[in-house]
Amino acid sequence: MIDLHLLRTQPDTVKAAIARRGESTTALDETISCDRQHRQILGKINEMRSEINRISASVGSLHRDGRHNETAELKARSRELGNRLTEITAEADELAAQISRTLLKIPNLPADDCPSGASADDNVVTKVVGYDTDSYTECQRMPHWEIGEALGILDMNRAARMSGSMFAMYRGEGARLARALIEYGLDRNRDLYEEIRPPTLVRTEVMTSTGHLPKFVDDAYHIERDNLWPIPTAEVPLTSLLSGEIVDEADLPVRLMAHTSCFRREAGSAGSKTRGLLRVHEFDKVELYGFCTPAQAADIHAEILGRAEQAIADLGLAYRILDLCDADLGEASARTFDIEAYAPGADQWLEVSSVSWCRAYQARRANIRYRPRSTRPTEGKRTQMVHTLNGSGLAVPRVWAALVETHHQPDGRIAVPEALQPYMGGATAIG
RNA sequence: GGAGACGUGGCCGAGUCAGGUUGAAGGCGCUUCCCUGCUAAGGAAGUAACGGUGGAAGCCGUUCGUGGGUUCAAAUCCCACCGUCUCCGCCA
Repeated sequence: MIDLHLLRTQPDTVKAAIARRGESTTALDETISCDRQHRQILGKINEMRSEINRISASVGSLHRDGRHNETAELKARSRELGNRLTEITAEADELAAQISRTLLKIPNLPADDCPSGASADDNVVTKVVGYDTDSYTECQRMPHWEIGEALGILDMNRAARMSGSMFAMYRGEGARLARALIEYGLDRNRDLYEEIRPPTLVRTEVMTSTGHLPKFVDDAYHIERDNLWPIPTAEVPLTSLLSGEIVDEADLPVRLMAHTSCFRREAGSAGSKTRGLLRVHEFDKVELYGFCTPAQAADIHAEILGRAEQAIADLGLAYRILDLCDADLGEASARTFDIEAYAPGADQWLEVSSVSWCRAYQARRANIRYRPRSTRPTEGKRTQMVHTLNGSGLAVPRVWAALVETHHQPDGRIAVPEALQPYMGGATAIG
């Protein structure tokens, strides 16, 4: 959620920022005028409440003094005020509801240094590592769904029989490889990040706090009977870990990591870009997460990106880093770097991590604040919203795919990268 | 799933079954100051969040799990929801 106060005081700045995303700003104008009316009414309500409180106190003291018969007139006056208050409060509530309805659908403001563009084509490639299109052998050009089937380590057909298309089933060493990747993803961040195993089914408010609801209902699964949502990413429950809390600045940054299943409906996406493991409804992922002060945010952002990048690099995969332009930014993000691994068999760059700085956008929705360390009693004692950052530390299916294709050997086996061998019981190859 | 109990400030804990200076006694913790030749002990004051207004001190409003209702007035009465605990049942 964007800062209503900022919208109020610097409407043009906010409108310009939203316009960068290619979104209409008419909702912002409506919100500004609703807010003006709302505050006006709030002032009136405030005065009336004050009046009623005063009258009630007098009635109370008259009763205490035994002057019961002198209260009738005061009560009548207060009752009349109360009736008017009910009407005017309904008006205010309607305005408040309208404001929050629109506010919940307004995306975050892009960071000033976020590149400008019109579409995903304008994302800026900031780094390419290990990619040489002519260097790939014939066996590396075999897509993972073929390798997987040949080796019996991936069974998309039976998965589809159970759950439909775009569901995966790993088998044997393939399943072990998936599990090894998770362990690998967690262990390498154990030094700084607390491991969390959150629930995978969450309430509506929890989905709302990250920005996944209400705007993107169609992308999420929903268990209606219990009104719970299977999480699309661990970012969702991790954000709510501190919801409603006020943390000491001394305790920031808070670094968390979690391995969970992730569920995405991926409505309307089928075709060549979704073959095999390229896009699935359910997958495992290790997420890295940070809560911090605004001053710490840049460092944490770089840290998460660096860790996600190194995890891919250490698997011997070719990859590139993209600085997402404003038009391609996720709803809640102010700045995002994507890591794409190259899958030579599918001949595609696969997004394997998206590292986002959400500023206070999610903190405002989840109401997560911190109390600044006060040097002088007069200054800086007010609570402020924390900043939140997230990024995939390791997303299994696409890394699995890129790895299997990249390390496919002429003899049909798959070489296990050295960094992963300890997690595969020392095995150097699969198949 | 059935039955019952409970939910108060950073924490503990009064107040709820007699609705009225109770934003909330008391304690702990924390902060500042004083005293004591340092660590112990003692004394004084302060110590929620959010919104509004003001240069500031302050003033006004809201919040006693959440949301509604009753009332001139609700932490206190009524309803719904959320959560916690106990017993029974079931279960990995």
